[in-house]
Amino acid sequence: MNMSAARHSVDEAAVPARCRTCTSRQHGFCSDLTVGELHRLSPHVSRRRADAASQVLSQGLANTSYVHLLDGVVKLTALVRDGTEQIVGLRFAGDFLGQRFARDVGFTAAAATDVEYCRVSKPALDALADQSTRIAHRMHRWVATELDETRGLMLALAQRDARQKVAGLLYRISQRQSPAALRTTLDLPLSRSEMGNYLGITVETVSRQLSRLKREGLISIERKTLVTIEDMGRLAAAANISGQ
Amino acid sequence: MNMSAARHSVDEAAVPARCRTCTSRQHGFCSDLTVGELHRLSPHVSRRRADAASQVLSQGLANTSYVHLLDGVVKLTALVRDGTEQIVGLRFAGDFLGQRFARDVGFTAAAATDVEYCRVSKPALDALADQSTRIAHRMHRWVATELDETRGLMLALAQRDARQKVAGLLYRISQRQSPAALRTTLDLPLSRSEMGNYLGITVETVSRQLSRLKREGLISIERKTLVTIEDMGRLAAAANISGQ
DNA sequence: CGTTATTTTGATAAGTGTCAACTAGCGTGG
DNA sequence: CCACGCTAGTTGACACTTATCAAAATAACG
Repeated sequence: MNMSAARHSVDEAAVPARCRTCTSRQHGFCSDLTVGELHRLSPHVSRRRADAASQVLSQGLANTSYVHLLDGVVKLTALVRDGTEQIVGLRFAGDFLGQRFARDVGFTAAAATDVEYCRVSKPALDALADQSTRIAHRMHRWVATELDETRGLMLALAQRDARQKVAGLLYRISQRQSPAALRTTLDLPLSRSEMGNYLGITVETVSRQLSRLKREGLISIERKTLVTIEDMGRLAAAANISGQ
Repeated sequence: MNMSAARHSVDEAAVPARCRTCTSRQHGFCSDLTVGELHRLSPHVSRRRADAASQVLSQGLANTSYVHLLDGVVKLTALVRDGTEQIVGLRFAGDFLGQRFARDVGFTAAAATDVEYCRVSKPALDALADQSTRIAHRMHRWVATELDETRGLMLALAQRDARQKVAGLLYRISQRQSPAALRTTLDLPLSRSEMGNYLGITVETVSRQLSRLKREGLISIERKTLVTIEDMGRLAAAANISGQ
């Protein structure tokens, strides 16, 4: 048996079968777990698929699980006090969802595409975190990262005009789906009205800005939801994302 | 010795002198510490005052301390990539500032009024957190709370018009400074241009909306920065904050 | 192939930004 | 002490952006 290249320990054979071929074992949340931890958590993890539009987490229900998204896109929505539903974020493959200290789930996570994910029992992972500062740190850091992102997004929404908002959203989605590409095609996980909801502008304005970006050659659009970024550089410029 | 009820029991005499009269010992961060922990942390804490406009934390410097704000208001600003300075938040008495996992400080905290605070050595508190899940949880929870607030603010900024933004800012400041009041006078910790910066609108628009709120009798203004909320209910309505 | 929902486009109204003038407050130096 | 200039704030006129209302075009679907 040749395990010499393994960056994990000699026990690699002990990795649960379903994890062995999972890319998240190499890059995602699970890459931060030792084989022992993985094994211990394994009975409390179930791998699942869900069709587009089904709910992965539901606001208001008891907060009993974390979700590790393996494939697809999930949109987070919150029912705000005045009764309207607000889109508060998007999550992609590799992202981890869940709130450590909330009694009830604070937002709904709805599959925007067909998705695959691992459902992790919250008590089980919490117990692990209380025994391993490394895991506790990791979970703490997720929140910190999320806070940074949300802060950035907040500034974006407060300061930018409609064009920058729309361009910025396309840019962010494309960065998550194929980071390095200069030109890429993506299937938008949001309808026009959802985009408007998310960005705080109307459907009509979203549509007009998309048409404008198309007219200017930064993107092209087939079948409404299928968008090709023709010029990533100019798109980033339109989004007013200077560095990065 | 009974440690479970120990928070305010027999050992209370061992509480460091300067903490004994501090309101935060009862309500703030320190109320979550046992007497032993408080004692252990004490040599790594220094109580300080700072004049308005001085910096309490400086973006880019090494991240070596937490700050527990005891009195006054602090404004958080971030230097964004394009060189502009953005106000990203306000912090009030009782709030805790600091980032657990950042190597450098991510934002500048500038005193908006004269302030009093305790500077806590980061290594010392981090060490304590790694030994006590209770403290680690507490620190984790701060970030989670901050994330919730930021998310709410993000929606506010994305969806609300200028009037709602300005009314909402006044409302939030008044809630932090005197929660239960129906009518209260507050000294704005921000200039008009800072308010505009924070809310993503121009100085002129801020000024116009303030004038309008004054004309409509929701507030009155003396000496520019001294604002009296005349009708908290209508102000909340103008901010479009239905419940709460 | 018609029916329905979504998206796009157009015309107009409302809101905000921009530019400019004016006012109030305040410290400085004559 | 007053005049002066400086800064922050307010107000007005106008331009530009976005929302709103309405209608047409396109896609989705039985």
